[in-house]
Amino acid sequence: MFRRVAELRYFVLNNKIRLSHIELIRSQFHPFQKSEIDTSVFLLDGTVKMPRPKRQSSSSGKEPVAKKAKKDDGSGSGSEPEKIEDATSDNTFASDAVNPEGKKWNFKIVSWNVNGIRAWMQKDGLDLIKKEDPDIACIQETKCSEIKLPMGAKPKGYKSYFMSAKKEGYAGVAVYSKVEPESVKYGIGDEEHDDEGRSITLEYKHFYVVTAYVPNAGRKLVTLDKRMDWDPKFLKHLHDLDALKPVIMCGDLNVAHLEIDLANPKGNHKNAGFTKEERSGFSNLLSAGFIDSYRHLYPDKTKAYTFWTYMMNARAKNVGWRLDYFVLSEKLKSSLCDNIIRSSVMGSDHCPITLLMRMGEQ
Amino acid sequence: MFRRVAELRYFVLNNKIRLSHIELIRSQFHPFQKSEIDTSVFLLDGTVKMPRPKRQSSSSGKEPVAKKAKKDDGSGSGSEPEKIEDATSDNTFASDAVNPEGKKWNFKIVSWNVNGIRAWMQKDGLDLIKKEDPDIACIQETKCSEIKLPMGAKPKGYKSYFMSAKKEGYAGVAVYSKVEPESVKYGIGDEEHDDEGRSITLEYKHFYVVTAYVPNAGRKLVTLDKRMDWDPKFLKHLHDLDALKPVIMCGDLNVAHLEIDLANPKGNHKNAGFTKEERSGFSNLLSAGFIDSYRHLYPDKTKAYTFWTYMMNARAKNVGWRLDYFVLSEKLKSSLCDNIIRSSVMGSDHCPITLLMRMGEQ
DNA sequence: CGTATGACG
DNA sequence: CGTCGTACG
Repeated sequence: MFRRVAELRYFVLNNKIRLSHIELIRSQFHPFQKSEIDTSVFLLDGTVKMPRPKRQSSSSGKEPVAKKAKKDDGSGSGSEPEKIEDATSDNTFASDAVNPEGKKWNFKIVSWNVNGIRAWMQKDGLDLIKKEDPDIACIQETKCSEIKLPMGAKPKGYKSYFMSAKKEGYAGVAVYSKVEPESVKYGIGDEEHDDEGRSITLEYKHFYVVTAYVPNAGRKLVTLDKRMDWDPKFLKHLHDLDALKPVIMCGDLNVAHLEIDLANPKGNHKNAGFTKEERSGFSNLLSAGFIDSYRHLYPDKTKAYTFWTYMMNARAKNVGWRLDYFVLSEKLKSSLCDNIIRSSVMGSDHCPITLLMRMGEQ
Repeated sequence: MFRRVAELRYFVLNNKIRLSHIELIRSQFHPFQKSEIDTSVFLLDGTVKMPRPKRQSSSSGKEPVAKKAKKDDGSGSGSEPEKIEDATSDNTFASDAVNPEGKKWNFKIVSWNVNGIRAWMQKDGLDLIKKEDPDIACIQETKCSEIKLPMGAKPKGYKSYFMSAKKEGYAGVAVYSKVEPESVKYGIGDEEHDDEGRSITLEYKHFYVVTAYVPNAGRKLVTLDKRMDWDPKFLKHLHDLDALKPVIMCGDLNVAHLEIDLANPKGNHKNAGFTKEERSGFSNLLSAGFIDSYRHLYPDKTKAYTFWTYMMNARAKNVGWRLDYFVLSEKLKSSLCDNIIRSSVMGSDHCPITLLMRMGEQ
């Protein structure tokens, strides 16, 4: 019925072929994503058949990559064997990071602005999170009401918590947690902001986890007012929590704090994400007893960004912004092991960030 | 700076790779389109570079296809020479059709519902028209205000006439004419319909050419009223013209006249395009002194369609409708040489149709 | 399924 | 540039 005419790995998005031969994929995608790419079959009617009989196989991550890639549906002619041996080991996300006392991390949390959970899942973003295997994963900009979530958006092994905006396809956050929290609070207690699905607070035995998608000040700063209304309210929310238990806050804070936190500070003082108002909002957070974990660990690290506009090939040129943060109660400083910016991980205009902590003994 | 990793012909649309190796292209595309397909270079940043230094070369059509395809930008490594010899000659559109008196055609007109002129031009639809080289080309559903027309939408060698709907991205027709008409009339003299950019009338020395994009009756026939309001008004327009000079009308009439004109007549009696109201509208046209040129020439021809829904792989299965017509004044019957349905020509959910006439001596 | 909008970023 | 929503077909 159909004839195999090409043996390619591919990835199409917005009218562009994003990758073709496995060599190219390797140069672009994170090792764990590479392992998920399938053999494509080009049908004579012009469509492409993706032989993915089972995508749910939550393999423990020990299967050689090349083996998977060699899979063949047997209906093609002229297929060639996979020639490239993939040397990827499955320890890509391994880390021996330790806290200031030298004890190894025992708790991992990931934060990622996914820019649309549905598009992101098509790009195997969630699989990547499964591979990273965090205790908690917080995602922002789901742009999806809970009813429209695709199959598999609530992965096994995690409790899932979604908060969507009233407006369809706008904002929205979610949290995946291996351990069921003692309580979950949606929003920050402000009706206007909470209608936009911007924050979830999870209470655990010894700490809180808060994720946030902070309002964007908008082109020409049309929504700077909304943003500046958010900042003190959110700070109060964190402050109130901090009085009870230490807080791990993460998410897309939609601000680059200092000049070091974006590629082009000079040109952006009047643009959303780098106005003095937004920057001082972040400074207020730090003055109130919190730390920017990445900058705490890497005070002088330059060119460390978590967001690149899709325009002007910004990511390839690393013209980016650090907009995604882990912000910790100061008393958690002694538990901090590492904060990793996974800038090579694709799937969104933001990359994920990972926090490694030594919990339980502070 | 970049490395050639694959030597492919390709075509991406709506997140699908539409073709890959030249073999596949051949099976899908019209010979003249095939000759326009370029060598693609996959860049390491994930984008695809299309080495098309000059697209405007209005070659006389004598250059061998394989030669063009062999073009190389010289910056890649591991590129392979073009292995496939393309036997396509450039007489694809040649015809020796004659009129009833045995005289060969001397006038060609093409009609095509392009389903969005911008998308269609990306698919090299206009180049195909240039290759067919008609005296007049009429296109429907441009879905584009004149200000937003892409570069090259007004090809050299033709006078261009556009009529857009007031509503952005909706309906709209255009005509390309080698010979400048004596007069051009936009619309049919009805304000409501004319606001939707549905018809242009061109007056030539010995005849009129009218193109039309007839209102679709809509899902669940929600706009059947509008459609049935159109039919008599349009017929009057044609009738008035016919009293002065013979008329060649063409376009998407949004009706399959008889059961033979669609693949599934039984299931569509209550659907837009095959209701008794719409069908009798067409019958009225024929009763008023006009002929359906295709059915006149091929009264028993089955499976001859000009439209296939994009859904359900209808085109591959030839589950289509004949919605596009040349309708001629009866006195032009003796000038009619042929009416060709170019069902293999891609670029829209409709295919183009071609009328060949022997003009000037009736 | 696919081409257009427009909002948002 | 890209992900949503919508209308239209």
